[in-house]
This record gives sequence, structure tokens and C-alpha cells, in this order.
Amino acid sequence: MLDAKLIRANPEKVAEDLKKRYLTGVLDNFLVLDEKRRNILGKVEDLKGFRNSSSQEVGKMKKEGKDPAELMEKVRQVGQEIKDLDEELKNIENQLEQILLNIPNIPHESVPVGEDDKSNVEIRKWGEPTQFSFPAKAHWDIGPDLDILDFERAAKLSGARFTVYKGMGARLERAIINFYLDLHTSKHGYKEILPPFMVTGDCMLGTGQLPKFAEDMFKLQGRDMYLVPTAEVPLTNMYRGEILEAADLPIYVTAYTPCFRAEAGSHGRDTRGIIRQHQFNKVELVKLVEPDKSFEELEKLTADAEEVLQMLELPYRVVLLSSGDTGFSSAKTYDLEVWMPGYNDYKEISSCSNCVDFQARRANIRYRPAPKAKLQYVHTLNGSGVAIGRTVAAVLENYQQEDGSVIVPEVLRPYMGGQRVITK
RNA sequence: GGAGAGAUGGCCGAGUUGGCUGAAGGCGCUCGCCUGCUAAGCGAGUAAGCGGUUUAAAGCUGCUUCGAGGGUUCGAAUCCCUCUCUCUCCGCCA
Repeated sequence: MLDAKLIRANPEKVAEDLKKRYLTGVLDNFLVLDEKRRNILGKVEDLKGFRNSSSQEVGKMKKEGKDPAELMEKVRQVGQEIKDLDEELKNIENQLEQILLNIPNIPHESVPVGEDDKSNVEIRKWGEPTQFSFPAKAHWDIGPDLDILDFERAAKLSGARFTVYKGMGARLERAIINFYLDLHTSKHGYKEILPPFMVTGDCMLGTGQLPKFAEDMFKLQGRDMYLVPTAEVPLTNMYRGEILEAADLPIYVTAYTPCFRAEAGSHGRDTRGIIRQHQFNKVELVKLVEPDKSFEELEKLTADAEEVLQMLELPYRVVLLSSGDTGFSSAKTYDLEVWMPGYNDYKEISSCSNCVDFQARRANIRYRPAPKAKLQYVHTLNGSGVAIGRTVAAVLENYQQEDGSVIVPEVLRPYMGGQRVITK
């Protein structure tokens, strides 16, 4: 959520910034309503002031044995007027809130302006695309051939966009989860969290999934509860409504969760394999930091995510998303894209974002910079550290052998009972 | 699922015959005093949000907020209704 005061004080600048998101006109109605709001607010506050002082006066008169009937009648009438104005005010404030909740974050000045991913900028590259002396297969062939991924039976259970992992496939998924969590907790200083996988609508509002992206999520029938689309939601919302001490910051937390996404509007995209699923596993990194450190922390968080790919020796590149491609809540996002021989291209495996105060304002997460200082919103960051299912796909494709077997990356072997290769 | 208790400021915790209570007291924190240093002690200060005033900040000032929403009343932390959550006991259960 943007700061209403900022919009009011500098509407041209905000409008200019939102143009980078290819949004126009969203502020016009806001300014009109905001003006109206202050108008009514002034009136109703005056009336309430009168009511307060008069009510005290009534008490005093009663004590002194005077008859307050006339004053009481007057205040009763004012009370009705207040009620009407309050209702009008509430109406306007609801409208203002809806507008604010639907405006995305402003891109940081370092973000390239552009409509979509065509304007993304490659920042750096690690490793070279894997070369094969034989025709490389895609993971949706490797997996079934090794009998470690079963798409047909998954479809029988749950329909499209689900996968059953079997044998060493399931073991590989579990190994990667543990490897990631161990690395981030022991080396990068994150605290491991195991959150609920269902959260309330307030949480979804807090991190920006609601109200705009309701159709992307799985909602429980008849309840104000959603399956988490990413651990970013529970991890960030753990601190919702809290006032933190400066000494508490920075907060680094990580969690493994399954992620559930309806994938509305992506029919026909990535229909094969485990790249785009309704349910996938992910280890997420979340930080709550002081405002002046957040962009520096974004670099560190991105590096933390990159390290897992380096240790797995998977070639990847880091891409800075353009303004149009950056997510709703984010001010600046780096995507990590891993090399996938099956696509002969890089595929997103992590997205690392600095949401600055956007989520903190929605979720009301503040801190006191110094004793006696005014409260300020923290800055929140999140990044995949990294997606598990896509890691499995990348391992299968990059580590495949001519005989159809798959070498287990060295760092995963301790998690795989020492096994060096997955064979049929 | 049944019975009961509760939800107050950064934290703990008073306050329910409705009215100088935005809220006693304590902890924590800040400043000052004291002290060779530390601790202890003494004194003062210390909620947030939204408006107005102001070039801006500070200050001053109004309104709102005692889990959420509604109601009664001239006036509600205090009375009534609905909901949410927490705790205790019973039942069921991985």
C-alpha cells in the first residue's frame, strides 16, 4: 500500500511513477474522495467536540442539581447528525482504502522501465549452459523413464498440474528441502520456521495477494482461509500488527512449505513436467529490516539464494525485472533463472524482492528506530531460496547421462544416503 | 462437541453501582541527580492513528482507539447483542 500522505502531497510524482507500471488515472478519484473526506471529517469532528463538552456539562449540571433537559435534547439532535456524517465518512474511507489496496508498489529508480519481461536486464551469469554429447532429454521424459515421477497417476488423483514423486524422486525432493534449510540456517543466519499452510484473508491482504489476485489462490469453502501460495505470506504476517524494537532487526526467517496456486490464466503454459504445478514445494527466505538497509539486504538475500545453485553446480543467470514485470508488492526484483536443457533456455527458479514499506504498511509492521523516536514501517524482503520442484527438474536435466541415469549432485549425496546416481 | 473464565498502552496489570480515566500501579526505555566504576537509589518524562494550525519540524489543538462489529444513552473500557481469539475442565481424536 502506498502512503496516502505521499499521494496527497505529491500526486504528479506518484502518477509519474505509476506510469512505469503502465497505470494511469488511478489517482484521480482518490484525490477527489480524499478532499471530500477531509471536508466531512472537519465537520463531524466539530460536532463530536460539541457533544463531548456538552455531555460533560450535563454531568456537571446534574451534580449541581440543575435541569439539563434542554441541553440533552440538543445533543440528541446533534447525535443524529453525527451518525449520518459518520456513515458517509465510512463509505468514503472504504472507497479510498479499496483504491489504495489495488495500487501496486512504485518501482525503485534502479529498475529498468518496460512493459514486460522483454525489458528485463541480465545482471550476471554463473556457469555455462550444460553441453551434452548425446541428445538431451527433458525432465518430463527422464522422470517417468526412471520411474521417479508419475504424471498419469497424479492426474488420476488430482487432475492436471500435479505430480506424484516416487522412490528416489521423492527422496531427491526431500534431500533438496533439507539441504536448503540447513544451508540457510547454518550459514546465512536465517531462523527456521515451520508455519501453518493455511492462513486467513487478513494475511493475504497484508502481503498483497488480496484483494487483487483472489482468483490465483485456493480458498477453503465457507471459511476465511487460504492455502498458502508461498511461505512469504505466513513468514511476513507473523509480525503483522506488531511494534518491533530496533534491536530485533534485522529479522531473517526461512521456511519450507508447499505452495498452492490456482494458476488461473496460465492455461497452456508449461503444461508438461513439474515446472508449473498447483502444488509445489519451496524454501522461502524472508527479511524484516530497517529502511535504509533494505536494498543492500536485497543483494545479500539474492546472493543467499544464488549460493544453493552454485553448490549444486547448476548454471544460472540473475535478471533484474523491468517495471512492468515486477510483482505487485515489490519495488525491485531479481529473478534467478536456472539453465534447463529440456527448454534449451533459462527458467525462473527464484524471485527475490524488496517490497520496501509496501507490505509493512498493509500489515502494519512497525519498529522504533531509537528510544523515544517515532514509529516507522520496516522494510520487508522475500525470495525463493529456492523452488524445490524446479530444482529437481534442473538436476534431472543438467545431470542426465547418456544411459538415462542421473548423477546425484555431490552436496546432495549425504542427504541421499550416499547414493551417487539414480538409475532405473 | 459440552461447561466455564478471559481479551486494557512496548510488556505486565488495576479499573464493571456508566460522567474530570487515554486510562492507577509496576516493568522496560529516555533524560537528569547521586556514585571512583558498576549495581542500587532519587526526580522527571514515555501510546498510536487521523485532521487543524505551521514553509517544514517542534509545539499547540480537535477527533478516534481499552479484541472486532452493532446497540442503549446527553455521555460507554464499564450496560445489551453478535462474532473472533485465548485459557481451564469434560468428551472425541492424529
